[in-house]
Parts: sequence; structure tokens; C-alpha cells
Amino acid sequence: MSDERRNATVSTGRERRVGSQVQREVMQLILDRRLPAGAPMPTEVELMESLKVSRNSVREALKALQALDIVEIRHGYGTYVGQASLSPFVDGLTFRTLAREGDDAHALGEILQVREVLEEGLVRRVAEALGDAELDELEDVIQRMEAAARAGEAFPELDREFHEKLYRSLGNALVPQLLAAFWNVFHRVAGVRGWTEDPSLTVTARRHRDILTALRARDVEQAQRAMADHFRGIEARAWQETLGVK
Amino acid sequence: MSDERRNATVSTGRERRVGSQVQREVMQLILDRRLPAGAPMPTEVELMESLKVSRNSVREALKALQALDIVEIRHGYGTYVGQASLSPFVDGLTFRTLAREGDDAHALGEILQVREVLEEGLVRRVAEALGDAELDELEDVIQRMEAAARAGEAFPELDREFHEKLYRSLGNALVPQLLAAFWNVFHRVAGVRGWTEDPSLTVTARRHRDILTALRARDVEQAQRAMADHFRGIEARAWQETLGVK
DNA sequence: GGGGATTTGTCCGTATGTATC
DNA sequence: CGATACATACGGACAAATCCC
Repeated sequence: MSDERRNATVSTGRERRVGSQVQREVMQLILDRRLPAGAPMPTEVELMESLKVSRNSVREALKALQALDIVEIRHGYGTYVGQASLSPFVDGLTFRTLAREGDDAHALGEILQVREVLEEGLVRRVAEALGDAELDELEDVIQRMEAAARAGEAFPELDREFHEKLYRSLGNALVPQLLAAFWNVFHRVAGVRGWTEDPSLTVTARRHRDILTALRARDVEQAQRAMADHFRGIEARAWQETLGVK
Repeated sequence: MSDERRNATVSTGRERRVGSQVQREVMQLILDRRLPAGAPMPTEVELMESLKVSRNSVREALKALQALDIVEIRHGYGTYVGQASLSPFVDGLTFRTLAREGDDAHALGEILQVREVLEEGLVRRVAEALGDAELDELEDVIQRMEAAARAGEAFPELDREFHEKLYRSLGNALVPQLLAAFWNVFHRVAGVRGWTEDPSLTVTARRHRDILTALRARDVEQAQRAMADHFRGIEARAWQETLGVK
């Protein structure tokens, strides 16, 4: 009722935050009620009554929160608490890359560099902790990669699966999501720009095989080098493509 | 000119993409017209006429795009192309962390780990390329840090400045923004949770000094270790705080 | 499968607040 | 200060989608 909730809100302080007040109030509502992802939100009518604003204002706030994947709106059904995934990050980074017209090769290079640094450091941390069971799982993924490569089929899903399994033992849920986000941006931009799909499937499969081989040998340095080579390959391909387009 | 831009759109294909149709059309409008950040957008009236939708739909789409920092709306003035910054990422990650009630220490630990891996790898890449001029700039920042620490004042801005200058030679604009994003999430969550501000300013200043010393000696390994220690300190403080609160 | 209830999507008209010149 | 252009907000109405009985 009172406006004395300046403390303990999401706001950073006096700084101007995201557009509307309603938006923050809805976020706060989720936090206050401890609503988990997937839980049903109040209907628009309930919100306009409890927040004492018009339905238009409620809808605008919900639309903004939907863009951040904080709520999920289903037409004719209801509104639910969202997954708070990194998809807004992917959308934003994709747009940002596409908007830097003529310089998107550099922008993609930046994304690749970040991912490369990340994975190089991560593989170092995970190399010693990987057990035989995990290595066998990775072996399985690699074999399916090699089979797909021989069949001339791309294997984006296997790629994702490899990197996810590789870092699972970290117990860090943010890592695979971040990596997937970078991967999505890269391939979405490539798709929009009309670049060809992986022209060298067998090479890509071999890069992954090299990483696994190094991990099996418990050779951290070699694993790091293999990971670096993996990215060097992607980078070279990207540059080649952009040069070809230009 | 024509409506033949079904190809080369933002859409990945048939997959359900970001919320509404209008939203995508406005994004596409920015890309098609090559509007740079800060450029004025069509007014709401112009958009509702050119897109043939009501004012309400236009406003909802713009609100969503504003949440992604793709457009910037100034009340009573106009709408402008946004900076496409990482602030939506910060908002989303902050909410996500706060929403995982009772487990936010772990969530913060995940963020710290990612930042630690990133900076450890980055400092390695930048160590050899740093010239005397850059080192002197860093020295200046450190000295201001030490002065602030002696005066008992926190120096978040100097912290940010140090890490930005450190990685400037990479020529990667994404890196400092990503690091700043993680930093913002961390401190915003800490603020909401009511944790105390840096209890050990002199220690924090010394960690940074250690990094610079290692860099001056061109000792990559030592720089990496110093960076790791820097984060170990943050981590310990975070855990201590959460334990104290609980 | 039909029909009614609920909920979100879209639209219109109007009034108000705000920034620029 | 006034004039103008623009975003903000409200209320009402109807369409579309979904669910449940």
C-alpha cells in the first residue's frame, strides 16, 4: 500500500532503471511471492486491479518482461513466470552484431575470442576432474559426430552436447548456457548473412576427437592446445567466408 | 523497397522467435535503413501507419525493444535507436540470481567462476602485448586505488577502469562490457541482499597491485596467479557474507 | 465434437504530461 | 511564455486463442 518499499527492491538505487514502474512492481511481485519458473502469474485483470493501472499499462510491462524471458505469455491461456534464460542475451547480441553493418566479421571475431578464452580456461579446470564414465560419454558423442560427418550431415546438436557434457562436472549451470548463447549468436548471424554451413565436417569432428584424446591422456596442456586449434579452425572459416562475400 | 525481404531477416526460420510480429518488423526496419545507435526512429504515429497496426501494438513492441536496449524512448520527445548494450543481460541475470531463493550464493559463485576463467585467460593474452604506456596508465589507476583505500573510500569506478584499460589492447569491445555486466550483477545482488560494501579496501588494492607487478615483470604465470588470487578473495568474501546472513 | 467461459490480442477515442523551440 | 510535437495513460469494445465440461 505505502510507497515505503524503496529499500530491498530490484532497483540499484536512485539510478534510472528500466522504463516503467509497473514493470518493476511485477518483478517484485514474483520475487516477493517466491514464484518459481513456470508458476502461473495473476491475470491481466487481476494485475490492473492490484496495481491500480489500466490494462494497457499492465500489458506494456508484461511485454517488456516477456522480452527479458521473465514472464511467458500464452495467448488465450494465461501468463506464467519465465525461465529467465539467456535468450534475450542472444537476441540482443545478434541484433548488435547485425547492426554493425560492414563490421560484422570483427564483431563475430570478438564473440569467438570470448568463447575461446572461456573454453580454454574451462577445459583446463575440468581436465583433471573428468572420470572414466564422463570420458566414455564424450567418446560416444564423438563417435556419433564422426558417423554424421561421414554421412555428410551437419551435427550442431552433437556439438552442443559435447561441450555441455564436457563441462557438466563443474556444476555450473551458467557455463553451458553462456556457451550455447555465443554459439547461437554466431550461427544465427551466419545464417542471416547466408554463409555456407560447415564446409569441413570431418575436420570439425577431428578437432573434437583431438580434445578427447588429450583429455584421456590427462594432458591438460595438450587439451588446451586442441581447444585453441578447434577455435582457430572456426575463425579461419569465418574470415574466409566474409572475404568471399566481400 | 519491396516486401521481398523474407530472406535475410532476423528470423532463424520457422522457429518461433521473439514475441510479436511488430517487434520483428521494427527491428528489421532498423537493420534495413542502417540506422546507427542514437538515430531517431519514426514516431509512434508513423509506425502505426507504415506497419498498419494500432498505436497500442506499436507501443507494446517498442516497450519490448526498449527492454532489450534496441530502442530508447524519451518521454515527450521521441524514440531513438538504442545502444544494444548488455544491460538487458544484467537485468536478466540479476533477476535470475535473486529468484533462485536460498541458492543465490551458488548462483553468484557461478557468475564469479565465469568471470574468473575469462580474466585468467585474458590476462594471459594481454600480458605480452602490454607496452610501457599502458603499464603506466594502469599504475596511475592503482595509485588512485591505494589513495582511495587509505581514505576508506570504496572505488568501484577505479576497479572497472583498471580492468577496462587492462584489456583495451585486445581491441575487443565485447570483453569490457561482459566483465562490467558480471560485475554489475554481482554488486546489484549484493546490494539487494544488504551485504556490506568491500570490507577490505586495502586488500583489494593490493590484489590489483600484485597483478600489475607481475605484468611489469612480464611474468605471465604470476599474473595469472595474481588474478586468481584476486577472485579467490572476492569468493571468500561472498561466502563469508552469505554465511553471516544465514 | 460442441459450446461456453476465461484469458490474451488488437483496436479506437480521448485526455494528460512532458520536452523542444 | 505559448505553441507544437510527442509519448503516457485510461476506458471500453470486440476478436482470437485456449481450455474445460
